[in-house]
Amino acid sequence: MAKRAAGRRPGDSGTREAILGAARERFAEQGFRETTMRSVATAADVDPALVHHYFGTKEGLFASAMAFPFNPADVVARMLEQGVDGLGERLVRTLLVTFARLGPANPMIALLRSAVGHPPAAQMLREFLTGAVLDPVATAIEVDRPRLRAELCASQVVGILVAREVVELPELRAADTATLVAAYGPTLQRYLTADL
Amino acid sequence: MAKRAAGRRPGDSGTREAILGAARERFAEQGFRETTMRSVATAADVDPALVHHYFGTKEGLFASAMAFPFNPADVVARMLEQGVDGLGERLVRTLLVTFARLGPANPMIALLRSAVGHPPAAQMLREFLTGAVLDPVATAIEVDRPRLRAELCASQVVGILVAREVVELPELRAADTATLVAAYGPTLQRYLTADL
DNA sequence: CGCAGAATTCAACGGCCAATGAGTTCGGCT
DNA sequence: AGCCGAACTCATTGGCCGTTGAATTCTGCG
Repeated sequence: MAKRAAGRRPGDSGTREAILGAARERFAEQGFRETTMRSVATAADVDPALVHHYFGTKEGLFASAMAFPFNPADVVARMLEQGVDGLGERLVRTLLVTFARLGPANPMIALLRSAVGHPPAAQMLREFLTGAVLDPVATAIEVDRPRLRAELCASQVVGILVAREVVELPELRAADTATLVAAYGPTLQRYLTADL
Repeated sequence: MAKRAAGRRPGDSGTREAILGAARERFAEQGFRETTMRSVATAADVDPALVHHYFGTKEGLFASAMAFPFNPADVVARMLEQGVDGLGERLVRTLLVTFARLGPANPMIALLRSAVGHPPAAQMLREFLTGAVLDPVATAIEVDRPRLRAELCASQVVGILVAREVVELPELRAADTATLVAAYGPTLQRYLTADL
């Protein structure tokens, strides 16, 4: 275990981003409370004190790590532009594609895992869901009880995530995108537009 | 804070059950890792060492606390006896009724919350789901891909729990049983018996 | 070149936790 | 009545964690 000398490194170290990436992965794997500053530091190959130097507190690190590499509201808006026909399918497909793109450093999973047993994270998740997804969807569909419909969709979407990532149900993990879209798309479409 | 004297209490104390009840509530509220032996002991109005006296380790306490006050396999079996017609509705209704009956000391919520960031609990949850619910359901419905269908149902059921208990979506929490059964019943029925 | 400040490490503090072991009081069996 | 074991508490230990402050080395600007 070669200890490194103290002091600044030469060149562009990109350490800050390395820490953020490591933090996102740890939070996504274990949630807020289980993730230790020390484990993030180790994963980023850095001293724990440096994490504090950059982000102040663990809460600060979490807040910084939860930023998406894209704007989720835009993604939702683009889906809504195409009208309400086939919206259910588009929602599922977008979700799955986005997940594949994010890989192991997935803020949504991190938020979801952290929300359990850490109320501030639960509130962040609720606010993200409400502001970026539920509100736009609820105003876009022109039917009765729009908010309840949006939350029904959210419950199925969250269920997909938890079933695959937390409970790790095998056939759901193994299923390909087409199968999942065919299964879940009509469910969401029904929640959005059918009679309840 | 009146310190109690050491030594055995007179009469039937029922302390063991008090500890188990307190543990179930704490685990259901905060999950395994966030729950401390000390908080359980405090909630049961008892010294922390007594919890160890009864259950050995925290894992032991958790295992004991996760026992249901009824046999879930029986409940599932009774639902399956009535055939596959309306099975989706019966599943949702049973789930909701069972939840209302269990109140704040709910092993399913405890298991779900603990599964995040504590792999042994995740495995317990997976084994419970598989053995007590998914396997019986998958063998009872006589269709193609029974296992995938069962897991699709599980994903929606888990989604209901997480959306209401963890994310706390307001309209889902406020909705009455009839509304939820009308919304979710057909979804589950479709997962179980319709073409995919 | 000189210097302010950023990047980085080290060592340490106080806090909380699970677990342990020894000691105290009581119930129940003989 | 006597005693063994169960119920119960107290004090302590060792470990991990978040956070802090000082020390060291490098960069970039004037």
